[in-house]
Amino acid sequence: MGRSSMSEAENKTGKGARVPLTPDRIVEAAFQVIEEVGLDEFSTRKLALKLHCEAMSIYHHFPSKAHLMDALVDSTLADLPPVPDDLPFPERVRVIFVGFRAVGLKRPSFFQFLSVHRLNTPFALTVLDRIIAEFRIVGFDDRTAAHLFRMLGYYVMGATLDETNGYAKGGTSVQVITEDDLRRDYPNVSAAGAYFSAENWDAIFHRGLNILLSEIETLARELPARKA
Amino acid sequence: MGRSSMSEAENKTGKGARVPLTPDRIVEAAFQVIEEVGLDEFSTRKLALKLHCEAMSIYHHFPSKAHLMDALVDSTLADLPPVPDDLPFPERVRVIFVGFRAVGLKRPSFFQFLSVHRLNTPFALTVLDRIIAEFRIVGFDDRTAAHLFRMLGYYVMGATLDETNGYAKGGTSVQVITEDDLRRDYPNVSAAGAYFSAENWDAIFHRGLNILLSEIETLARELPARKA
DNA sequence: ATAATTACCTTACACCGTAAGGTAATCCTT
DNA sequence: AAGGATTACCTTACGGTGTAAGGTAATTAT
Repeated sequence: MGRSSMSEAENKTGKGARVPLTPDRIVEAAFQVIEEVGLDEFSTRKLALKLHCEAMSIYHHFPSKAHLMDALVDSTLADLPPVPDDLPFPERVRVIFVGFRAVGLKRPSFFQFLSVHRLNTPFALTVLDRIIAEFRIVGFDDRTAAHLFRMLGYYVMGATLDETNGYAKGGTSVQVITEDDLRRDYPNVSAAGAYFSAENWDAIFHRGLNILLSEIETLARELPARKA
Repeated sequence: MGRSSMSEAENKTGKGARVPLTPDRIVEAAFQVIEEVGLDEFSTRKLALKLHCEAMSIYHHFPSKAHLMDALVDSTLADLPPVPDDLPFPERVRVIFVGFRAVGLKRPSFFQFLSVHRLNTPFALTVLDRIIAEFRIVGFDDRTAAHLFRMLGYYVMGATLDETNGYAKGGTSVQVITEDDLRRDYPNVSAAGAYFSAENWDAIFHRGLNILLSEIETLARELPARKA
């Protein structure tokens, strides 16, 4: 009973034309596997399984798993939506960070990787450069631009991380608490907990973002006028 | 030439009285190893090496590595400084979150674990319960308490994570950019980058925290008066 | 002193990332 | 079309991981 699978591409001896491995195919499959099994359980062997190839074949296209993970970071950042040209200042920054949260939520398990890694790749730096440019172009000095950029980054990164932690596979403590225990032993968590569910996330996120952005807008208005 | 080490405790056949393994000793050693080798390289065998015992001996005190990690989370949260009784409302919350950042920065590599795990342990819930209580006790309704708590949490978690990522072992991309490349290809990152170093972190962190806390203070003042 | 219990160790297994080198498919040249 | 070169993929193997199963040594209880 030789293995026969009429679905999907199949390398090795199986019939069906060998679908060539490419960096893009590998990256896409990696995202799938990560979201299916969680970041901790993601391995080159499971990725190979998804790709119907051997683990070491991946190494012809990426010199190491770390290089692959870097490519996933870049691919994630490439998903960021463009900023409309005619959008004015504080809103430009808003759509960038709202977009960042959106791409993060699309891949909760992978975001756990992204959040603990410095965005050091050339492409990531290009993205960061554009964001920081938004602050400098409206007249903020370097120091203030740095502060405001990081401030917003903190908030959005923290928010997205917290939200993705709720969705990502794994990452929960070993002993879990029942609803009854919660009500009895942690009344405040229980009371507020009604507003911790996913349908409240948008409201919470935008509430904080609004606070930070309106402060930034106020600061921008105090800036010496810029030539048009 | 039998191994002889006059330092430290030594189990197994080495002379020197066998220092008994305890959960506390294991936890403390785990923190040390994690900060020495980084979260990814942390293993039960390296932990055993530090404790002069065998890996499996740890399993007598913790049923799994996951249980140990939970204990590390609890131990970290237990380090949070207490809130002085006489401190008024918005400042109470400030010291809690400032304290959270402080304990995070003390163990950068471990914080990478904490940040992607839900604080679900009984002790962690106790801590969270106390924080949320601060909002409810001054009169915020459950929904607002939930919002403000999470908002602040997002910011502080994101800030601490970003700062610890700068210190923690590992977590950088594979190909690193030189200073010259940075100046040429990423002028905005380069300009703002002067204000990204560690000595600027406090200023940035408190700037954002102040913005959020003063908004919260404003909201608190609009609350119907509470009986003393 | 002996039995029971606790604490720790040994061995082994399935899985991980990946170095080294082999084989098969493709392309390039004639 | 044939032969050679190059690329793409696979096989094997190594040292690492968490931990199940069961042994041994130390401590405590009787």
